[in-house]
Amino acid sequence: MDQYEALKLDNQLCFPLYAASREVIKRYHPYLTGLGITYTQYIALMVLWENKAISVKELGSRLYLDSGTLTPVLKSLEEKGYVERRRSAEDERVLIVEITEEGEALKERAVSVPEKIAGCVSLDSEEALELYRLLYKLLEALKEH
Amino acid sequence: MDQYEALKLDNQLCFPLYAASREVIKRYHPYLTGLGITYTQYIALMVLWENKAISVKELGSRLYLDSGTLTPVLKSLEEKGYVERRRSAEDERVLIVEITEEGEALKERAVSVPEKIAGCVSLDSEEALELYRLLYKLLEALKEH
DNA sequence: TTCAATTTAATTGTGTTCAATCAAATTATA
DNA sequence: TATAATTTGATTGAACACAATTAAATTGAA
Repeated sequence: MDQYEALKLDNQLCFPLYAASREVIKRYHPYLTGLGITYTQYIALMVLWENKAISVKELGSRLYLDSGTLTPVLKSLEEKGYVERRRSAEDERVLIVEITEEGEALKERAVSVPEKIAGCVSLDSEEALELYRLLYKLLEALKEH
Repeated sequence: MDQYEALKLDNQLCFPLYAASREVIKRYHPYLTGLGITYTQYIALMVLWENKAISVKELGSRLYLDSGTLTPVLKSLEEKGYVERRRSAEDERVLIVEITEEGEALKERAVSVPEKIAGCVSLDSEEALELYRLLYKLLEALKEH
Protein backbone atom coordinates (compact mmCIF):
# COMPACT_ATOMS: atom_id res chain seq x y z
CA MET A 1 0.00 0.00 0.00
CA ASP A 2 1.37 3.35 -1.10
CA GLN A 3 1.93 5.74 1.76
CA TYR A 4 1.29 8.61 -0.68
CA GLU A 5 -2.10 7.32 -1.85
CA ALA A 6 -3.79 10.50 -0.58
CA LEU A 7 -1.56 12.62 -2.84
CA LYS A 8 -2.67 11.01 -6.09
CA LEU A 9 -4.65 13.27 -8.40
CA ASP A 10 -7.29 10.60 -8.93
CA ASN A 11 -8.01 10.47 -5.21
CA GLN A 12 -8.83 14.17 -4.90
CA LEU A 13 -12.37 15.49 -4.84
CA CYS A 14 -11.15 19.01 -5.50
CA PHE A 15 -9.67 18.18 -8.87
CA PRO A 16 -12.72 16.97 -10.83
CA LEU A 17 -14.58 19.86 -9.22
CA TYR A 18 -12.02 22.35 -10.49
CA ALA A 19 -11.70 20.75 -13.93
CA ALA A 20 -15.44 20.27 -14.50
CA SER A 21 -16.12 23.84 -13.43
CA ARG A 22 -13.70 25.23 -15.99
CA GLU A 23 -14.87 22.88 -18.73
CA VAL A 24 -18.51 23.80 -18.22
CA ILE A 25 -17.77 27.53 -18.12
CA LYS A 26 -15.73 27.18 -21.29
CA ARG A 27 -18.92 25.96 -23.02
CA TYR A 28 -20.58 29.32 -22.31
CA HIS A 29 -17.91 31.27 -24.13
CA PRO A 30 -19.27 31.16 -27.70
CA TYR A 31 -22.79 32.11 -26.60
CA LEU A 32 -21.70 34.86 -24.21
CA THR A 33 -19.23 36.33 -26.70
CA GLY A 34 -22.23 36.65 -28.98
CA LEU A 35 -23.84 38.81 -26.30
CA GLY A 36 -20.60 40.75 -25.69
CA ILE A 37 -20.23 39.62 -22.08
CA THR A 38 -18.06 37.25 -20.04
CA TYR A 39 -19.15 34.47 -17.71
CA THR A 40 -18.59 36.54 -14.58
CA GLN A 41 -20.57 39.40 -16.07
CA TYR A 42 -23.29 36.89 -16.99
CA ILE A 43 -23.78 35.56 -13.46
CA ALA A 44 -23.72 39.10 -12.08
CA LEU A 45 -26.44 40.05 -14.55
CA MET A 46 -28.38 36.94 -13.58
CA VAL A 47 -28.62 38.26 -10.04
CA LEU A 48 -29.52 41.75 -11.26
CA TRP A 49 -32.24 40.42 -13.56
CA GLU A 50 -33.88 39.02 -10.45
CA ASN A 51 -33.17 41.98 -8.15
CA LYS A 52 -32.94 45.14 -10.23
CA ALA A 53 -30.85 46.86 -7.51
CA ILE A 54 -28.44 45.35 -5.02
CA SER A 55 -25.34 46.39 -3.08
CA VAL A 56 -21.91 45.15 -4.10
CA LYS A 57 -21.64 43.43 -0.74
CA GLU A 58 -24.90 41.54 -1.23
CA LEU A 59 -23.98 40.66 -4.81
CA GLY A 60 -20.61 39.40 -3.65
CA SER A 61 -22.16 37.23 -0.99
CA ARG A 62 -24.59 35.80 -3.56
CA LEU A 63 -21.78 35.01 -6.03
CA TYR A 64 -19.06 34.13 -3.50
CA LEU A 65 -16.91 36.88 -5.00
CA ASP A 66 -15.15 39.80 -3.31
CA SER A 67 -14.88 43.43 -4.36
CA GLY A 68 -11.48 42.84 -5.93
CA THR A 69 -13.22 40.71 -8.54
CA LEU A 70 -16.54 42.51 -8.73
CA THR A 71 -15.34 46.12 -9.03
CA PRO A 72 -13.81 45.70 -12.51
CA VAL A 73 -16.66 43.40 -13.61
CA LEU A 74 -19.28 45.99 -12.63
CA LYS A 75 -17.30 48.84 -14.16
CA SER A 76 -17.19 46.93 -17.42
CA LEU A 77 -20.96 46.32 -17.31
CA GLU A 78 -21.42 50.01 -16.58
CA GLU A 79 -19.29 51.01 -19.59
CA LYS A 80 -21.46 48.78 -21.76
CA GLY A 81 -24.54 50.51 -20.38
CA TYR A 82 -26.06 47.44 -18.73
CA VAL A 83 -25.86 48.69 -15.12
CA GLU A 84 -25.55 51.92 -13.18
CA ARG A 85 -23.52 52.32 -10.01
CA ARG A 86 -24.37 54.87 -7.31
CA ARG A 87 -23.70 55.34 -3.62
CA SER A 88 -26.53 54.69 -1.22
CA ALA A 89 -28.07 57.87 0.22
CA GLU A 90 -28.49 56.24 3.63
CA ASP A 91 -24.94 54.91 3.87
CA GLU A 92 -22.24 56.36 1.65
CA ARG A 93 -20.07 53.28 2.10
CA VAL A 94 -22.58 51.17 0.20
CA LEU A 95 -22.47 51.05 -3.58
CA ILE A 96 -25.77 50.18 -5.23
CA VAL A 97 -25.69 48.44 -8.59
CA GLU A 98 -28.84 48.79 -10.64
CA ILE A 99 -29.84 47.22 -13.94
CA THR A 100 -30.61 49.63 -16.80
CA GLU A 101 -33.17 49.25 -19.57
CA GLU A 102 -30.43 48.02 -21.91
CA GLY A 103 -29.51 45.52 -19.22
CA GLU A 104 -33.10 44.36 -19.01
CA ALA A 105 -33.23 44.10 -22.77
CA LEU A 106 -30.17 41.85 -22.80
CA LYS A 107 -32.18 39.32 -20.79
CA GLU A 108 -34.29 38.62 -23.88
CA ARG A 109 -31.20 37.66 -25.83
CA ALA A 110 -29.72 35.63 -22.96
CA VAL A 111 -32.77 33.48 -22.40
CA SER A 112 -31.66 30.88 -24.94
CA VAL A 113 -28.23 30.37 -23.34
CA PRO A 114 -29.20 27.89 -20.59
CA GLU A 115 -30.91 25.50 -22.98
CA LYS A 116 -27.93 25.54 -25.32
CA ILE A 117 -25.66 24.64 -22.39
CA ALA A 118 -28.03 21.92 -21.17
CA GLY A 119 -27.31 20.16 -24.46
CA CYS A 120 -23.63 19.77 -23.49
CA VAL A 121 -24.23 18.67 -19.92
CA SER A 122 -25.43 15.22 -20.75
CA LEU A 123 -26.32 13.95 -17.31
CA ASP A 124 -29.85 12.67 -17.05
CA SER A 125 -32.09 14.96 -15.03
CA GLU A 126 -32.00 12.76 -11.94
CA GLU A 127 -28.21 12.77 -11.84
CA ALA A 128 -28.06 16.48 -12.58
CA LEU A 129 -30.38 17.10 -9.65
CA GLU A 130 -28.29 14.92 -7.34
CA LEU A 131 -25.11 16.69 -8.45
CA TYR A 132 -26.82 20.02 -7.80
CA ARG A 133 -27.91 18.90 -4.34
CA LEU A 134 -24.45 17.64 -3.36
CA LEU A 135 -22.73 20.80 -4.62
CA TYR A 136 -25.02 23.03 -2.56
CA LYS A 137 -24.56 20.79 0.46
CA LEU A 138 -20.80 21.15 0.04
CA LEU A 139 -21.11 24.91 -0.38
CA GLU A 140 -23.24 25.22 2.74
CA ALA A 141 -20.81 23.09 4.71
CA LEU A 142 -17.90 25.26 3.58
CA LYS A 143 -19.78 28.38 4.65
CA GLU A 144 -19.87 27.05 8.22
CA HIS A 145 -16.14 26.43 8.63
CA MET B 1 -44.88 30.81 -14.41
CA ASP B 2 -41.89 33.02 -15.09
CA GLN B 3 -40.71 32.81 -18.70
CA TYR B 4 -37.19 33.59 -17.43
CA GLU B 5 -37.10 30.70 -14.94
CA ALA B 6 -34.09 29.22 -16.75
CA LEU B 7 -32.10 32.42 -16.21
CA LYS B 8 -32.28 32.35 -12.42
CA LEU B 9 -28.98 31.76 -10.66
CA ASP B 10 -30.53 29.10 -8.42
CA ASN B 11 -31.56 27.06 -11.45
CA GLN B 12 -28.05 26.77 -12.88
CA LEU B 13 -25.87 23.72 -12.42
CA CYS B 14 -22.80 25.66 -13.50
CA PHE B 15 -22.96 28.12 -10.65
CA PRO B 16 -22.64 25.84 -7.58
CA LEU B 17 -19.97 24.00 -9.55
CA TYR B 18 -18.03 27.22 -10.08
CA ALA B 19 -18.56 28.52 -6.56
CA ALA B 20 -17.81 25.24 -4.78
CA SER B 21 -14.68 24.77 -6.84
CA ARG B 22 -13.33 28.16 -5.81
CA GLU B 23 -14.35 27.74 -2.18
CA VAL B 24 -12.64 24.37 -1.89
CA ILE B 25 -9.46 25.60 -3.58
CA LYS B 26 -9.42 28.60 -1.25
CA ARG B 27 -9.17 26.15 1.64
CA TYR B 28 -5.85 24.90 0.26
CA HIS B 29 -4.27 28.33 0.34
CA PRO B 30 -2.94 28.42 3.92
CA TYR B 31 -1.42 24.96 3.64
CA LEU B 32 0.09 25.50 0.20
CA THR B 33 1.48 28.92 1.10
CA GLY B 34 3.27 27.10 3.89
CA LEU B 35 4.92 24.98 1.20
CA GLY B 36 5.60 28.01 -1.01
CA ILE B 37 3.41 26.81 -3.90
CA THR B 38 0.03 27.64 -5.44
CA TYR B 39 -2.88 25.31 -6.14
CA THR B 40 -2.06 24.99 -9.84
CA GLN B 41 1.55 24.21 -8.99
CA TYR B 42 0.30 21.67 -6.44
CA ILE B 43 -1.82 19.67 -8.90
CA ALA B 44 1.00 19.78 -11.45
CA LEU B 45 3.35 18.37 -8.82
CA MET B 46 0.76 15.75 -7.93
CA VAL B 47 1.02 14.40 -11.47
CA LEU B 48 4.82 14.60 -11.40
CA TRP B 49 5.04 12.79 -8.08
CA GLU B 50 3.31 9.89 -9.81
CA ASN B 51 5.14 10.13 -13.14
CA LYS B 52 8.60 11.63 -12.57
CA ALA B 53 8.78 12.79 -16.22
CA ILE B 54 6.00 13.80 -18.58
CA SER B 55 5.51 16.04 -21.59
CA VAL B 56 3.72 19.37 -21.25
CA LYS B 57 1.09 18.06 -23.65
CA GLU B 58 0.40 14.98 -21.55
CA LEU B 59 0.39 17.02 -18.34
CA GLY B 60 -2.05 19.46 -19.89
CA SER B 61 -4.39 16.72 -20.97
CA ARG B 62 -4.24 15.24 -17.46
CA LEU B 63 -5.05 18.61 -15.82
CA TYR B 64 -7.34 19.98 -18.53
CA LEU B 65 -5.00 22.96 -18.88
CA ASP B 66 -3.31 24.36 -21.98
CA SER B 67 0.23 25.61 -22.49
CA GLY B 68 -0.80 29.22 -21.90
CA THR B 69 -1.51 28.25 -18.31
CA LEU B 70 1.14 25.59 -17.83
CA THR B 71 4.17 27.41 -19.23
CA PRO B 72 4.33 30.04 -16.44
CA VAL B 73 3.37 27.45 -13.80
CA LEU B 74 6.19 25.13 -14.84
CA LYS B 75 8.69 27.97 -15.13
CA SER B 76 7.85 28.98 -11.59
CA LEU B 77 8.32 25.41 -10.35
CA GLU B 78 11.62 25.32 -12.22
CA GLU B 79 12.80 28.56 -10.59
CA LYS B 80 12.02 27.05 -7.21
CA GLY B 81 14.06 24.00 -8.13
CA TYR B 82 11.21 21.49 -8.00
CA VAL B 83 11.24 20.52 -11.69
CA GLU B 84 13.55 20.59 -14.69
CA ARG B 85 12.44 21.30 -18.26
CA ARG B 86 14.21 19.90 -21.32
CA ARG B 87 13.37 19.19 -24.94
CA SER B 88 12.90 15.59 -25.95
CA ALA B 89 15.81 14.16 -27.94
CA GLU B 90 13.44 12.18 -30.20
CA ASP B 91 11.16 15.13 -30.99
CA GLU B 92 12.40 18.65 -30.39
CA ARG B 93 8.83 19.99 -30.28
CA VAL B 94 8.16 18.06 -27.09
CA LEU B 95 9.12 19.59 -23.74
CA ILE B 96 9.72 17.07 -20.98
CA VAL B 97 9.08 18.14 -17.40
CA GLU B 98 10.88 16.12 -14.78
CA ILE B 99 10.67 16.21 -11.01
CA THR B 100 13.92 16.98 -9.14
CA GLU B 101 15.13 15.65 -5.80
CA GLU B 102 13.88 18.82 -4.11
CA GLY B 103 10.56 18.24 -5.83
CA GLU B 104 10.46 14.68 -4.50
CA ALA B 105 11.36 15.95 -1.05
CA LEU B 106 8.44 18.38 -1.11
CA LYS B 107 6.11 15.39 -1.35
CA GLU B 108 6.97 14.50 2.25
CA ARG B 109 5.79 17.90 3.41
CA ALA B 110 2.68 17.84 1.19
CA VAL B 111 1.42 14.49 2.42
CA SER B 112 -0.54 16.04 5.27
CA VAL B 113 -2.44 18.49 3.04
CA PRO B 114 -5.23 16.18 1.85
CA GLU B 115 -6.24 15.12 5.33
CA LYS B 116 -6.37 18.73 6.49
CA ILE B 117 -8.68 19.54 3.59
CA ALA B 118 -10.84 16.49 4.22
CA GLY B 119 -11.71 18.09 7.55
CA CYS B 120 -13.37 21.03 5.74
CA VAL B 121 -15.24 18.95 3.17
CA SER B 122 -17.83 17.62 5.53
CA LEU B 123 -19.74 15.34 3.23
CA ASP B 124 -20.04 11.80 4.51
CA SER B 125 -17.92 9.37 2.53
CA GLU B 126 -20.88 7.96 0.60
CA GLU B 127 -21.93 11.41 -0.60
CA ALA B 128 -18.36 12.40 -1.37
CA LEU B 129 -18.02 9.27 -3.48
CA GLU B 130 -21.26 9.99 -5.34
CA LEU B 131 -20.18 13.58 -5.96
CA TYR B 132 -16.85 12.31 -7.26
CA ARG B 133 -18.60 9.86 -9.58
CA LEU B 134 -20.97 12.47 -10.98
CA LEU B 135 -18.19 14.99 -11.55
CA TYR B 136 -16.13 12.49 -13.51
CA LYS B 137 -19.19 11.44 -15.48
CA LEU B 138 -19.77 15.10 -16.35
CA LEU B 139 -16.11 15.58 -17.27
CA GLU B 140 -16.16 12.51 -19.51
CA ALA B 141 -19.37 13.68 -21.17
CA LEU B 142 -17.85 17.09 -21.83
CA LYS B 143 -14.80 15.47 -23.38
CA GLU B 144 -17.04 13.85 -26.01
CA HIS B 145 -18.78 17.02 -27.23
C1' DT C 1 -20.10 63.97 22.16
C1' DT C 2 -15.45 61.83 20.94
C1' DC C 3 -12.73 58.56 19.04
C1' DA C 4 -11.80 53.65 18.52
C1' DA C 5 -13.70 49.76 16.12
C1' DT C 6 -16.22 48.19 12.32
C1' DT C 7 -18.06 48.08 7.74
C1' DT C 8 -17.77 48.69 2.89
C1' DA C 9 -15.47 49.33 -1.61
C1' DA C 10 -11.48 50.31 -4.10
C1' DT C 11 -6.74 49.48 -5.08
C1' DT C 12 -2.56 46.83 -5.70
C1' DG C 13 0.09 42.89 -6.79
C1' DT C 14 0.54 38.04 -7.93
C1' DG C 15 -1.04 34.23 -10.36
C1' DT C 16 -3.89 32.00 -13.17
C1' DT C 17 -7.12 30.90 -17.41
C1' DC C 18 -7.95 30.88 -22.01
C1' DA C 19 -8.50 32.46 -26.94
C1' DA C 20 -5.74 33.66 -30.60
C1' DT C 21 -1.54 33.79 -32.86
C1' DC C 22 3.19 32.52 -33.78
C1' DA C 23 7.35 29.77 -34.58
C1' DA C 24 9.76 25.65 -34.87
C1' DA C 25 9.95 20.82 -35.72
C1' DT C 26 8.05 16.75 -37.67
C1' DT C 27 5.20 14.03 -40.69
C1' DA C 28 2.78 12.93 -44.77
C1' DT C 29 1.95 13.36 -49.51
C1' DA C 30 2.57 14.41 -54.26
C1' DT D 1 12.94 14.86 -52.21
C1' DA D 2 10.08 19.29 -51.79
C1' DT D 3 6.42 21.25 -49.50
C1' DA D 4 1.99 21.29 -47.36
C1' DA D 5 -0.29 19.96 -43.20
C1' DT D 6 0.09 18.88 -38.51
C1' DT D 7 1.88 18.94 -33.92
C1' DT D 8 3.81 21.14 -30.00
C1' DG D 9 4.94 24.95 -26.86
C1' DA D 10 5.50 29.79 -26.26
C1' DT D 11 3.69 34.35 -26.40
C1' DT D 12 0.28 37.94 -26.04
C1' DG D 13 -3.74 40.23 -24.40
C1' DA D 14 -8.01 40.38 -21.84
C1' DA D 15 -10.43 39.10 -17.81
C1' DC D 16 -10.73 37.12 -13.70
C1' DA D 17 -9.64 35.61 -8.55
C1' DC D 18 -8.02 36.63 -4.28
C1' DA D 19 -4.90 38.21 -0.37
C1' DA D 20 -3.52 42.30 1.62
C1' DT D 21 -3.85 47.04 2.24
C1' DT D 22 -6.05 51.52 2.09
C1' DA D 23 -9.62 55.00 2.52
C1' DA D 24 -13.94 56.66 3.65
C1' DA D 25 -18.12 56.42 6.26
C1' DT D 26 -20.69 54.77 10.06
C1' DT D 27 -21.45 52.84 14.59
C1' DG D 28 -20.83 52.19 19.34
C1' DA D 29 -18.85 52.57 23.84
C1' DA D 30 -16.92 55.44 27.42
